[in-house]
Amino acid sequence: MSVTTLHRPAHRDALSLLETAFEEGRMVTAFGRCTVDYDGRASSDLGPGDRLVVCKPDGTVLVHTDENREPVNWQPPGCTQYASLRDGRLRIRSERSSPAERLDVDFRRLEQLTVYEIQDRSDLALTGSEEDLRSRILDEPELVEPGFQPTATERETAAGPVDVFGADADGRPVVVELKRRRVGPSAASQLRRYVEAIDEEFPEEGVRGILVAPSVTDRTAALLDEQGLEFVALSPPDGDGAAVEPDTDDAAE
Amino acid sequence: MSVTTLHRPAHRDALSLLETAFEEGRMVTAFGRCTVDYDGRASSDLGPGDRLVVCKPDGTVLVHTDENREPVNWQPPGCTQYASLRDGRLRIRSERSSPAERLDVDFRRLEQLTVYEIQDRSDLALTGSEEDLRSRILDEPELVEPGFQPTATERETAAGPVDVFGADADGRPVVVELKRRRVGPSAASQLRRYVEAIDEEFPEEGVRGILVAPSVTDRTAALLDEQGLEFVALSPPDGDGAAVEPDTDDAAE
DNA sequence: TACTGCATTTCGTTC
DNA sequence: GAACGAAGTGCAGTA
Repeated sequence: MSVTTLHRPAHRDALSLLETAFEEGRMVTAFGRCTVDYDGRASSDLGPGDRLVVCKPDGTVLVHTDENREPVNWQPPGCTQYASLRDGRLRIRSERSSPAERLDVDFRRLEQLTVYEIQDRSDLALTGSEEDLRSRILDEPELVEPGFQPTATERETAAGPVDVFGADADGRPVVVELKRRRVGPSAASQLRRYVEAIDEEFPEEGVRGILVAPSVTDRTAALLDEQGLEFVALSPPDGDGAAVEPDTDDAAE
Repeated sequence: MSVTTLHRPAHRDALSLLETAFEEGRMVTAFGRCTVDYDGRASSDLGPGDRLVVCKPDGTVLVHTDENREPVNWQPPGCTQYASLRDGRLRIRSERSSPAERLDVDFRRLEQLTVYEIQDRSDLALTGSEEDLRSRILDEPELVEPGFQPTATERETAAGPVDVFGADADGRPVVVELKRRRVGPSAASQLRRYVEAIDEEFPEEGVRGILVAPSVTDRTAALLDEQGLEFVALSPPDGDGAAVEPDTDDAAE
């Protein structure tokens, strides 16, 4: 792991370092007064301002201002970077085809240019996802309701794959739709479509639909009720933020 | 605009600079061998590795590896940052409440620490959005078809708000669904639901549904055709990437 | 490649 | 602050 930094470099020196860095696939950050021009799936122009530009070895480019989590401009992984001198300005260009997209960052003055050498990495272990919620239910089906027996996950239906499919204590088919966080009306529609699809497969068996999520919005609770669907308040394990207070009463009849 | 950089600083010196930077609301980048621990809406742990950490004055924190456009860990705007020494490691902590979230980045060794002073900025002008497409159609309704008269945007229906609503040359109600890019089957379903909803409002009037997008996939064109829906190839202004070739014939009967 | 659905989505607008 | 929907969404998984 090592770092090379140029402080207020002449464009000529910056260009030389950048070209080497892009060739060797190094991570780069550049900070200074620049304009940004983008053309591709959409188009944008950004006037002069101070921004931090990050170029990754995988072809990603990020242009960050002092606000927001999202870069104000970017290029996705897989792009190719070039450095050049244009009109007395240092240009970092990033291009890709399919779709054709081009990003130009023109520096009037470069305050700092840094090239990093990254050695190792370690994998991220994330918990609290929808998949964790599914595992939790497969481990303890009674969290959905006593006597619930899951028989399949991602079971295919005419309306798409159902998160968890099973049967209740009376042997009635049960469709379970999982959401890791508080849900709106779209989840109710989604569940309804699944129930209708399963209903055609098991006519006369009284297919039930249960939405499992930390909570639902008021309108969604009403929708579920109207459509004879049920709700069980449950959060993914460890993702405790949403688990603290299931803030709506359940809509199960 | 100025920059302060420490190269392989002692934790003690880094701590002092960080505390000042957080107090004064400066943008900060830190690079080095670190572990990351996050707990909030979800939870994650990231073992030792070399990462670039960006702290913004608005409370955003980004942890970037050498891959992907998305940070491997982050904290959204509005968080508060703290620096401390823990166990011989330099810790950058970011917290917020509502929802309660915490991010710890512990540096074993700090390769570089930089504090930026950002002076000015300029606004982004983006074109090629769905709203641009809507404006284009309201300006020139004949782009949809000769005689088309828009009467409302975001018109409410039982199935949700319709992008553009109007009437054709024969006075038949027309539902227009806009998409800024090439669309798949889901857009056809969406349009169908709108048409059905409007159809209940205007029975016997032969409501038409038109999908306006740069192009559609083959299967979607077939779906539209089956359901008596129509397609008009049109792109947002300037968003020329998708406009080059409307690559499917239109599905209008 | 196309399509689907999740995401610590983020971000804006509206209520 | 909650809710709703767009995004140059990104991203992983699957057919």
